Amino acid sequence: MDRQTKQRRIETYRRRCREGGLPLTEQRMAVLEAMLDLDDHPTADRVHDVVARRDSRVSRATVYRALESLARIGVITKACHPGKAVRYDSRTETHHHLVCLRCDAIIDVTDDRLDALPVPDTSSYGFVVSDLRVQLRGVCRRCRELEETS
Amino acid sequence: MDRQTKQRRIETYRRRCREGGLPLTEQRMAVLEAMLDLDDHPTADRVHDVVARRDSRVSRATVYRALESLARIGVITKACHPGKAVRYDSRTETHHHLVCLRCDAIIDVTDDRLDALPVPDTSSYGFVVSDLRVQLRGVCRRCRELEETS
DNA sequence: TTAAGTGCAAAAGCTTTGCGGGTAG
DNA sequence: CTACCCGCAAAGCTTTTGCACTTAA
Repeated sequence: MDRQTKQRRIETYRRRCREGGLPLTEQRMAVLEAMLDLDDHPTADRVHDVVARRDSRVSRATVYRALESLARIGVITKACHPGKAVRYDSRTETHHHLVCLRCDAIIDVTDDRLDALPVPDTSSYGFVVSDLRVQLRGVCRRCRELEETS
Repeated sequence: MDRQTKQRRIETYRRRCREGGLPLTEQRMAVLEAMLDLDDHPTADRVHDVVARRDSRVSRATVYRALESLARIGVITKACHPGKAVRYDSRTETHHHLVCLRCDAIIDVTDDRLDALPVPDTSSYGFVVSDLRVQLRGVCRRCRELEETS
């Protein structure tokens, strides 16, 4: 992510915190920065690795709590995936994912036709939809190559 | 799921096992039956609860292993979701999900327009898509009602 | 000042694995 | 017979929590 975009995202975060009356701490800022630097839908643990490399005093619990609160105020999102550890996504606008069913990799993909998809009426379920996302499930390049050589 | 459909699914399973050279054990059969009876995308632990209620000798490890092998041969699938425990889906044909971002509930939804969506070309990613699924993320009826009363 | 966040360590929840024994084919 | 599966228990990984202390506003 380029420097300017990153700066803008951080400003958004500051503003949301002021609005919500949340103290803006160094640790949460570090977690947000790590998320913006990582563009591969990391687990909480991987975010902790990155944060701890820059400041080894930040605890794992703080990273878990920070990611949860960032997601709650909508500065980051949780990604849908078939695996066992929660995956966070620094992008909040609508976009779509390639999901590898072998290695659980998540790859961003944009497609005008997918973006133009109308949200179906789900009122009969009593369900209020906030966002529509398409998942293209399959096998990524690396996993296919690994299978070929075996 | 009606009796006839269930019987058909079990036959499919027997056939796939014969084809793949996998022994067909009582325990795996019990896990498959539990999945077919549960229609709410359960976690492995919930499947174990159901299986154990019918035969308390079936261990948790066996249920985890059985679900994994059923998914590997394609008799069930893993569902994409934002939570922390793996969720299994007894449906294997393409369908779509409402995903509650509050309680992680997953609700099946079918929509002709969504089903008709063409799979975008992902060859530039080296990614081979096996299936396209739409997730409508939002808040389910129960969670909205809970929020209103609080 | 004070409400909220933090670090630590322990607990809790989810999943895998090693191993001796069992079973389908 | 033989490869694969099972139950058990232990280990491993992921996430949450209680508590005393710190900090942003």
